[in-house]
Amino acid sequence: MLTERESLILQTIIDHFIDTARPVGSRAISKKKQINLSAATVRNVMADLEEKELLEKTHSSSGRIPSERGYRYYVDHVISPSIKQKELNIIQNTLNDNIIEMEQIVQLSAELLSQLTNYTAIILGPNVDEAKLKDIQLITLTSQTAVAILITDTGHVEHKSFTVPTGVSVTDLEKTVNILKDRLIGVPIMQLSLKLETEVYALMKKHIKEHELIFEYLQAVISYDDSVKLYVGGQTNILMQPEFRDVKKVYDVFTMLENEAEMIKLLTTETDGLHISIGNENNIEAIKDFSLITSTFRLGVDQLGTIALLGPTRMKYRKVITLLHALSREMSELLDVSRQHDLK
Amino acid sequence: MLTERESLILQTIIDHFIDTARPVGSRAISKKKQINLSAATVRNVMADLEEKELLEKTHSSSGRIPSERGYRYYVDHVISPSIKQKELNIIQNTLNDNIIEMEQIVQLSAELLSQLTNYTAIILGPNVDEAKLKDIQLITLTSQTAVAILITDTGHVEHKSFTVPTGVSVTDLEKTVNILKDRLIGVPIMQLSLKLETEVYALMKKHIKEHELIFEYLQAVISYDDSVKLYVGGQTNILMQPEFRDVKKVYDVFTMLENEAEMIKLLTTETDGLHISIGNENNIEAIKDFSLITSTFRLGVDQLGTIALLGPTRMKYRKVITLLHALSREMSELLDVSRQHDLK
DNA sequence: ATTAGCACTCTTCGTAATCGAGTGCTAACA
DNA sequence: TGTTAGCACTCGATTACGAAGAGTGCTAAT
Repeated sequence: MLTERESLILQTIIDHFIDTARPVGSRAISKKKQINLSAATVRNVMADLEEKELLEKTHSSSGRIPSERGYRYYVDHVISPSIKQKELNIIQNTLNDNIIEMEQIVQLSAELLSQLTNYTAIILGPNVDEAKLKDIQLITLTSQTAVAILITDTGHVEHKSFTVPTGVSVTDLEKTVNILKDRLIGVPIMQLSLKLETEVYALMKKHIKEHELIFEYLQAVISYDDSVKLYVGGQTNILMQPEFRDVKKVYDVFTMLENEAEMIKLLTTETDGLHISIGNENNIEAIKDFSLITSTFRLGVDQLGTIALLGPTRMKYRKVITLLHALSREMSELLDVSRQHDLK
Repeated sequence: MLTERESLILQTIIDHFIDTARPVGSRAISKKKQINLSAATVRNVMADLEEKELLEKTHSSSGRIPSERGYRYYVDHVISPSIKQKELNIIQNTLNDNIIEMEQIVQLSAELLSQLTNYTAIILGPNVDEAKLKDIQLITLTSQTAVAILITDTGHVEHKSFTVPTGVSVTDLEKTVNILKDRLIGVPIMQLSLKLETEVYALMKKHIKEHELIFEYLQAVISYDDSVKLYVGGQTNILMQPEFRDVKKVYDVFTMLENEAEMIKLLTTETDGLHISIGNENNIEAIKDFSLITSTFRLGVDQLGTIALLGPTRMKYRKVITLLHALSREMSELLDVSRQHDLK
């Protein structure tokens, strides 16, 4: 455990380092108004904090920088969240201004978040695997082309346009759609393919002439490509951080951000609430110099989305945490209210 | 005009520079097998080419690098396109493998292109302003929520989910949808808002009780947010180029790429075919060290999309040009075939 | 017309010297 | 006993300088 004074000095050092991104010397700390100690005394405390592995030196006679453990202590013990009314207003205005539309809210939030913080925002939409198919529509555009639309009970819409295979009649198509509506509505998205191959196929074989031809297309059409959606906002902000002047590091991070599969794995979580991982706590080489702060939001009763911020370990934790907190609550509320009435 | 020999040497220099990204010396050129001249002779030619402003020096005793005019000459006179069969196969396989779906094709193409070239691909989908509304669907999810779906005759699908205002009855909604279908189907997207405010509003006032309440929502629901869609693939590739080791430059470019409005302006074109702009020819500060190669593709009869590659002025023009050519033709074909049957 | 030769230019790289921010330690002080 | 002033020391950053090397332009010879 740290003494009052140690804690204060640790906090002051980290705050200062977060601002300047350079090693902090004893004199700079001693000059702060909240510190009434000489540089020499501060130096002694700093040495103690280094012994406790909360601070580090970049070389033997340099100032101190926070270690990962230092940040960890800082976020666990030192920070007291306090959201600025102004920012809360921005959030609420931006989100309420618009029609309620999940995709839009999520995308808007990502942009908003990255703008307010100057870090990179990542938002993972809720998994739709468990949503159930609500409706199927087939709309013919020309005699040769049509578009199929799938709607889930959570309001997700997926659509695919396709060429109608030659030799397939309109009545065949209509019959097919009827079978699909009859058999697939109410079925969870995840089980669509399975049902298609068994029940639907059997019925088609029985009632439809060109069933082979049509079925081939169906498999491609009746499928959700991505069961989750990923939004990234403000990647560019990474380039503004002085610690990432090295293009190599940036390259690694950007490559990771482009890799949807990995990002989804990284952000998918079962536990509710806010979570911070600092530097190597991420267990990912590419972001070993980053902190990732994640928070969850709810859509409806059991759909969980993740909203995250990626920035340097030297991050404005105080601001970021409160902001994430507020935003994820705001989002849950917005997305929930619009749907919960019917949950009776 | 250049002599045969000057042209050959210019080409050789540019090819070499494109490979190495460093100033080219006379000895290196003289050693190439297609050149049977001594270094001294090459030097004389180089001096001539410099006088014609096709080459530059980085300092008084350095090797030469191509000037923008040099590249311009190179692409205008020197290059003879020749697509590699292998690459053509990759393109065709990748694109034909899938179900025909405009958005998918476009996105896939952007990724493919950036992978094949290691530059940044940008694709601008066709403008849907002139497409006509084909159908409107309203699907209620719960008693409080619904999703509206708009489909154009070009196969674009737009959807918005929203909360049903309290006090609005189901019959009111149904009546509204009927009015919408009756009045809006067949109307060009661009004129939707206008029609809504005049004809539809008048009818609603007449027949529907809570018309004020509903109409407010309608305006938000019946609207296309983006009339064009922009896809960027392989931004990260910019980071691999040695000339962009400076983060500042990268920042400027990325910021530009994030600015959709500017990108759309940059890529929107009325003229068909392939276009190259080198360095400052772009008239954009952020990409004054880049070349932008654009090509168009057609979707249906008069919808024009743009497919572009952004890379350093030192670009593999030969490869890129042929690739773009092939891909845009391939895309046009794919997107066209699926729709043109009905154009009778 | 071409080329060998050479003086000259400018960058790059390594080494050394200097500067300064900051530390750790010791001794004095309250 | 906790705090502070003082000082020697460390190490990165900056500057200066010389040597090496790549490359040019020019001249004179072929």
